[in-house]
Amino acid sequence: MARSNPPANSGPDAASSVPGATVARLPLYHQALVELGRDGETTVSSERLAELAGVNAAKVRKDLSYLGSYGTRGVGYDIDFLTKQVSRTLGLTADSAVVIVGFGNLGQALARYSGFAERGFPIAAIVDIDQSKVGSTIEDLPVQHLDDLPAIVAEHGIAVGVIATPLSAAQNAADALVAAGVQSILSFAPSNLDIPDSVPWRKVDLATELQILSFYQSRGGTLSHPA
Amino acid sequence: MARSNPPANSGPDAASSVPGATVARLPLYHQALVELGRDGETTVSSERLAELAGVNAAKVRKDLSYLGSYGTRGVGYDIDFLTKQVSRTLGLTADSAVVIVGFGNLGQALARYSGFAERGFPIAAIVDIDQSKVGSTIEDLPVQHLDDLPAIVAEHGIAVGVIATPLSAAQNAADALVAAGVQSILSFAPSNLDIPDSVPWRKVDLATELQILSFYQSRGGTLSHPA
DNA sequence: TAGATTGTTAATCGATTAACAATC
DNA sequence: TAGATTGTTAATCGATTAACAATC
Repeated sequence: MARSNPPANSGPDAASSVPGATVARLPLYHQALVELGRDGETTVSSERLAELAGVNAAKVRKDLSYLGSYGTRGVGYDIDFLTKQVSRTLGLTADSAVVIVGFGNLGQALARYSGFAERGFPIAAIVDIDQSKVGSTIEDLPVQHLDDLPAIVAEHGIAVGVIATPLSAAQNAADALVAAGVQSILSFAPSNLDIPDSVPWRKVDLATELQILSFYQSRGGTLSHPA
Repeated sequence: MARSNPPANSGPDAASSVPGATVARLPLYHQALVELGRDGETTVSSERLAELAGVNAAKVRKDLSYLGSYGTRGVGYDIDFLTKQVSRTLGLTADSAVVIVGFGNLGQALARYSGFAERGFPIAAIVDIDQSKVGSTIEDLPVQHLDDLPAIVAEHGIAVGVIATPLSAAQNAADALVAAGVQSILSFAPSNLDIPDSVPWRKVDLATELQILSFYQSRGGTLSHPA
């Protein structure tokens, strides 16, 4: 654990193990740092960063310590430098193209949503299994057929697949994305998926979020912001 | 901790403390149970439920034990009965009306998305602060003004506010929702919000999900499905 | 009875936090 | 030097899991 100033491992970092809970918070810090940078700030303390991220200061320091020793005692963290380190740790060094699978309600909604592109995840393609939907366009993007996924992924260098199909089609979509060679998958279907260990994936279920809130709401709201 | 068979507390349950990690998984079990019910199954083992939810069987039994002693040794869990218990614990006994704040890209997307209503959270109203947007309709719903929120919430008995504004307007939206009397808040803005402890809230940031995936992707994908 | 499966225990593991020495 | 703030330690807390007695 001995770590001197910046000697050997200031480069791509002594990678390996960042705890899962820390990884999940790095995007929070990243977001706060970007905002501070926009505001013209140059340094930030763990105290301030914690306030912006909605966590406690000890946690911020502990989390950041997994990336390296990038603060200055008595001063704080250099915002530009730390932003770069967090970006690098998260692998956000370049944009990652996204393909949306499923041109139903949710797929169309996501296609119109500009939030992905704004944060470095441009939507490069949309596919559906339904021939009657293929050929229509949305936001200048043509809807293509699921069968063409391997070619589409290769052509655009697509890294991420987003599953926006009905529940019944989600596993098939996952299989197609894996076969086409995407490197990770985000699913909006409320079911578990069978995906090889080599492809990290996550699930976002909007109704689940509301159901969790429902629990805390029904208990008089003693606990705020249950993470 | 002593809990005998079903004597005193089989009713609204010895409420109090269900661990946060368990609460976050109850919607997973709920979803799996609903699907099993649709398939005509009548009982399920912790093993099978675990498989469907993507967790391990010991965790399922431990989680369910916080709700009460609702299984039968040697047999498993009655699906109908357990579904009701999980619903009751989550406070899903009746539909909860939702208001969407922000009629931009994301707000319109959510308004078109039917997934909320299908899971018991019908969208009852949409508001925006921009007068030029007020009066348009989407999916038969009129866009109303943010200033009318208190009346709208009261009239429709709205329980949940969904923040779909730009980052810069999110805190103002939160303040308005709290003042209007919603009971919980789901925010899509990638920032921390200052909300009283009496109103539970959660944040869903789609780009954050992709950034977390980016980390695991860049590490060779050793870890699958990082929760 | 034999087989199956729960509910609970206890060990382990990982995450959180306060505190403080190091050091700018 | 005095004040501020990091990086790390160590204690605590909560979550996970295997194992198994209880019991259908």
